[in-house]
Amino acid sequence: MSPERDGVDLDTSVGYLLKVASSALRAAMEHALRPLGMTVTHYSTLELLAQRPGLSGAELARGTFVTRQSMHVLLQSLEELGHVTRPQEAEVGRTLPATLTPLGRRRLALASAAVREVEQTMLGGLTEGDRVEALRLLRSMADALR
Amino acid sequence: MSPERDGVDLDTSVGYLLKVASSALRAAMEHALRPLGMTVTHYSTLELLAQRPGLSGAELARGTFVTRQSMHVLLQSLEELGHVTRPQEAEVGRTLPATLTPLGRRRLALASAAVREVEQTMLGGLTEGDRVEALRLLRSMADALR
DNA sequence: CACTGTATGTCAGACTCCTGACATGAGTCC
DNA sequence: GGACTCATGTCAGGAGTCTGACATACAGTG
Repeated sequence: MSPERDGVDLDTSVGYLLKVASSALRAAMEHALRPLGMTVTHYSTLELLAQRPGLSGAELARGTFVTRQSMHVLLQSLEELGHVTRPQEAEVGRTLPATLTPLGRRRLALASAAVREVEQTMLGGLTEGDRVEALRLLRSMADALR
Repeated sequence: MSPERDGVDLDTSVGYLLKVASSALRAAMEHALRPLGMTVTHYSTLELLAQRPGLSGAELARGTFVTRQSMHVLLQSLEELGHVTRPQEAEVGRTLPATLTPLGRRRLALASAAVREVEQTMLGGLTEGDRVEALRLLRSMADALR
């Protein structure tokens, strides 16, 4: 049954299951956001911007786990869509603080509801205690990797 | 402190922390595998193939969460590197079972050790009970999303 | 047997995201 | 004040992955 080789057993590897769960979540989010005409990357940026208004492109990039070059083009499309606005020039330094437009806020509200529903589905088999425990464990893992 | 808007609170969102932990793990794996000249995708394929020898390209694709088109080109490069072999033509149907070569097995052994070290680091702050609990919670989440 | 459905391997094009590079602005140390 | 370091925004090019499409092979159904 169990493999004799000195490798990683997929079924008992936290790392692999982390990948499995994360991939399943992303796929479910894509499926839920598609009818709204929004991608996961767009949603992630808008959500982060809603919680931390005025974030710069580089800061948004770090928060959504993409490079600042990718966030650069992402913000351009979000500005074209009228979801986000940025000042023409920086007041101090080079940082251009981004903020949600009213339209962006409305679109985000719809997307956020859809994503919340996905998350509820994901947590369906867990108790409230499990949920708290999951937060603790995931935080510990992320912190341990710096 | 806590945002008034009816959105998702990032710090208490299991979904967001799942993404955080997963991204941190992938970055750590990339960093650990780079000195060995191996990418995370290559490693994942080899590891899966070691546990389930004879898997077809389509099956490998599903197990590593890429499309079978991507796995197709991936297998081509792994064959060029001499890590993997596939028969010229299928015995039955169209499936071409892939297997590790001795070289592929040796390269995987090194990579597997490096990745195991990363996973140990990730689990550094957790007890053995925590580890078992993490497996249960992650499995539940993945299953709930189908 | 023919027909339908499903799964595979493969090719082509498009898209996303990344790596590399450059210029600019702010802070630090001498 | 000048040199160094760091962070940011931006542009160009490339590597990896995806979507779309096609041909083929098997299983099930009438």
